[in-house]
Amino acid sequence: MPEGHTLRRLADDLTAAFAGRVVRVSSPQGRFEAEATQLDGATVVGADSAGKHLFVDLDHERFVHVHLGLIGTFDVHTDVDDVPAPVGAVRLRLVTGADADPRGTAYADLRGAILCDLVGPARRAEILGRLGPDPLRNDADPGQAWRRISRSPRAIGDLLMDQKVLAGVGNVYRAEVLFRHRIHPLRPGDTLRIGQWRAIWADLVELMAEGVRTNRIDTVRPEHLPEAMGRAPRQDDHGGEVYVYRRTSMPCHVCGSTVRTGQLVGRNIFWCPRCQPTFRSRAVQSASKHAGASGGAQT
DNA sequence: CGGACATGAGTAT
DNA sequence: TACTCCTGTCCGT
Repeated sequence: MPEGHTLRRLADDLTAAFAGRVVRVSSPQGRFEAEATQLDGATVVGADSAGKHLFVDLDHERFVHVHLGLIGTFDVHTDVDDVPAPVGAVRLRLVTGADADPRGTAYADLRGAILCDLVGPARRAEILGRLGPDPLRNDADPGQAWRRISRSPRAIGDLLMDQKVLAGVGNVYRAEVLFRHRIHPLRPGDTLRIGQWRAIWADLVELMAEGVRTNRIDTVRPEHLPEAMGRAPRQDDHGGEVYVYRRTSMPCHVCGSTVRTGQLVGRNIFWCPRCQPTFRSRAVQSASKHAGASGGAQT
């Protein structure tokens, strides 16, 4: 679940359900017990996200800083008839509804998060300060990311997932945006052209905003959708239609080549060898051009 | 039932 | 580069 769109959606949902309301705060699992006791009865101001970080804003400038990590979930239930007993390892539970608010009773359960801390404004600012621009935020400056990418010999696939370079992109958006722009994940950042970066950024802004709306990741262009191509819709786990993410050994929706996988800095990468040809140095490229080699497919 | 694995990231070596 | 943490799901025995 958790890439930047998940956290933004969560912040919006939490704000809609809890803003301006008094909350009962508890930690059924116990790990957040002391802080929960302290916060119980506070009024929620709202919630906000930056990259993959979430902040629940409570009165007196107190923030619950949440990072879901790889496996965390934060389920928000609104307008329920009753609040069920917590099941499993619920680290943080927020409950509201003991008031005359037309929004009714609501609760939210946090489980599996890698981080759940009570912090103040200084710590919050420090966390935000470490993050690169977030395509979901209007105040983001993509030029800041470009300055780092254009000077780095590291693979673009690595740079896109570095939260100091760019905040909010995870493994799915990385794989998909590189496919959509026909760029091999191992291509060095300092070989990209600024036009390519601008296109990637603009695409992420759109794709991730769509992800917030639908609460899932869909990256396949209309002409390559199952209905348009007469193929079966994606049946597995994660819902959204994608080009290469976790489609190892399956045929590329665009060219039919076999989707490949590999490892990059400990994470899985996926690409189409024909649509995203292996990067070659400018010298080699121009040499083969002069030699009359047909560009493109390199497998 | 055990183990591998997952849309993440900090810390140690 | 490896290990660590967090939880749920799926797969093989």
